[in-house]
Amino acid sequence: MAIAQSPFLNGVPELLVLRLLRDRDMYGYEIVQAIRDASGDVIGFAEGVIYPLLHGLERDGALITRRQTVNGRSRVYYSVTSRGADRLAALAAQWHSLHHTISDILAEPRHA
Amino acid sequence: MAIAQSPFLNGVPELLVLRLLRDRDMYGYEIVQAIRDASGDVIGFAEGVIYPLLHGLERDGALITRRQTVNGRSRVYYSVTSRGADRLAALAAQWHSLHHTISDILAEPRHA
DNA sequence: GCATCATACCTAGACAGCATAGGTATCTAT
DNA sequence: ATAGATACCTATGCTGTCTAGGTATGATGC
Repeated sequence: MAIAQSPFLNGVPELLVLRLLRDRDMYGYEIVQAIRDASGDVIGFAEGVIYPLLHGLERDGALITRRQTVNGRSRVYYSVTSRGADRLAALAAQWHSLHHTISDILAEPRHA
Repeated sequence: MAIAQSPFLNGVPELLVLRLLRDRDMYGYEIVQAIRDASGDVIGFAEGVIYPLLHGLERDGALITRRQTVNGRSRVYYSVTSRGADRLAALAAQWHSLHHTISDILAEPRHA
């Protein structure tokens, strides 16, 4: 039961999708569950979030697709392109920078 | 020159405002700059973000205001209520949880 | 045989929240 | 006198998530 209507999630779907796909090609439905699994049910994005995101990333050239039928079911596998890898690197760097900054402010016993 | 149009900022204005106000009362214009300063210019929310947020937090009972005129200029100082303190604690906990989860996924060399 | 659930894809519309771009007024410095 | 910093404010746009649907196949249970 992942957090619903949570703040702090802006941009996170894209970051996680790119990160998971960097390890191996996956299809949409699989990604939805992989995010739940990898996050220990802390984060859970519905299909209505993931599918449009995948389409957008494909349109932008960050992902490419390959269709494959398994057990009579058609799957759409996504692979990260070099452009997608760049995007992931940029997003991850930004994430770390922001996290570091925010955690500092939260922790700070106020210097001055 | 803070990051512009950045992802990952959802909910962050509220978190930072509550955190800064916990240390001492501040007025809106001061908060805008305090966020820039405290973040070393990494994060910068315009007044159009902060003022409506302050009004909403006051409406929700998380903040209370006090008017004060300094050098002929009227300032509106904000203080955190106990309700606001609870809210800050909840947001901070959620932030840490999400950060921890996401950083794990980003770092993970993929277990299985 | 039939209903139900998991699989696998998709879209439309609502909603929230940050970004931009204004606007007013006072004080200070050039 | 003009410009810039101070100090407040609102309206509109935009992006992105959330909800809630919809289609279709395969497997499971009765």
